[in-house]
Amino acid sequence: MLRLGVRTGYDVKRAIDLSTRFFWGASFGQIYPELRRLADAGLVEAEDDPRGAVKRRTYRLTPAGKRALERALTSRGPLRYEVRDEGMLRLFFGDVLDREDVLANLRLMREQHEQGLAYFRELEPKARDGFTEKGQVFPHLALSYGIGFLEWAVEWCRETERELSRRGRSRPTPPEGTPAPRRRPARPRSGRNRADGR
Amino acid sequence: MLRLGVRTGYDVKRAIDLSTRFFWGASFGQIYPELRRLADAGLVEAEDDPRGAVKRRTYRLTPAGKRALERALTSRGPLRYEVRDEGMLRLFFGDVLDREDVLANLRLMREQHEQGLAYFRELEPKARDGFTEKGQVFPHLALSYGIGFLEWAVEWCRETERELSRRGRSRPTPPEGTPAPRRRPARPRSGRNRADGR
DNA sequence: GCCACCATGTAATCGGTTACATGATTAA
DNA sequence: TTAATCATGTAACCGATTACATGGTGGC
Repeated sequence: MLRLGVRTGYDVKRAIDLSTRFFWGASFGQIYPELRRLADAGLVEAEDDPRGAVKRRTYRLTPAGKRALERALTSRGPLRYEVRDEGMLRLFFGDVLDREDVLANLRLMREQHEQGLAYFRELEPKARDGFTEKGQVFPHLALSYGIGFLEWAVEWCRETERELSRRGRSRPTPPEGTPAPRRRPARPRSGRNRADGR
Repeated sequence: MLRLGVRTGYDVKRAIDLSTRFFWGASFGQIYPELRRLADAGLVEAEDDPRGAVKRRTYRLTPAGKRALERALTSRGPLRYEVRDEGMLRLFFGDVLDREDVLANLRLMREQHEQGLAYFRELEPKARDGFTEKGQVFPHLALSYGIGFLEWAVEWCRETERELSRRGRSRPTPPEGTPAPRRRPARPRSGRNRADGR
């Protein structure tokens, strides 16, 4: 972010939150100590730059820091890729749940992705003409990826909901070892009663 | 996983590695202590079940454990969703790199996703008729999601590579504050020289 | 006067990985 | 014989979040 012209820890946080957050987030508790460490390592240069009575510390990359960044962005070898997706985890165990519960999870998942999508779309016009400077095209490209993915995911959820609704009232897999799986009594859910008589 | 009939810590690991790993992984260092904790909490029941001279400990859910699982799978409220994607991070900073480096990153990213895709496709026929038992459909559904996503991502990379190759030789954004950005000398890369004269 | 925002930082804790240690069993 | 697989576990560490503490500035 310093490389793109961002200067304070606070600004780094803000920049991340409206750009890379979707695929690489960070918290203050990470950013401030890290800037300190980078300064100790000679990769960034710190300067006190108070605004009135407010202490304020600006950073910029040193030549060594620039080189280190470039190496980090061009090295070969496997790219880190990790996901934690509770929605998918729940779906995976869908055989253990009632069909209604699975559908509720799918809806929850879809709504969450739809919210993300709405947020990204708000961001888009701003991202189109440069992130911190004019002429930048890749932040917008990254955003397009996010939008494209979320559109795909929302559509996947929708289709899966449809598919699951269409299929007959299939019962969940009986638990292993259990002789006769008793239906658990219908729990009242979020204020409204179910239309069907289960 | 215990709920689906898996019984030892070792088996839990294996089950995860060929199913939820893509959206929820775990290591031995997490699994064994966790089984211990769950036993202490009364959510699972442990039993020593040695195979010959090999000590072996099997677990199964207690009724309380089953209830806790069901609660965890049906609670409302936001679903955890986190991604770390180094490929996208690199792409985001593409304005700072040469076009060749960006393309190399896109290829790297695509190849990695293609490998994942190949692996998932191998898994598919097995997943189709039940994961640990017959009649399960959701593990296969989760796999389809993974395949669908990777297909989408691979296609996105391919199109972006094409788009970027088509576009004229646009130079990277000049670094902030620097008066006259000197071109860094072409580093020799992986055995072959560039075709163009940069 | 109040709230939102700018701004920096630390301590406790957490979730998780890596590396290591150990050893039996089975198939090539 | 050797390698892969089954099997359990711990210690060190790491990356990261959460919660807290502090306080100035600008706009309504």
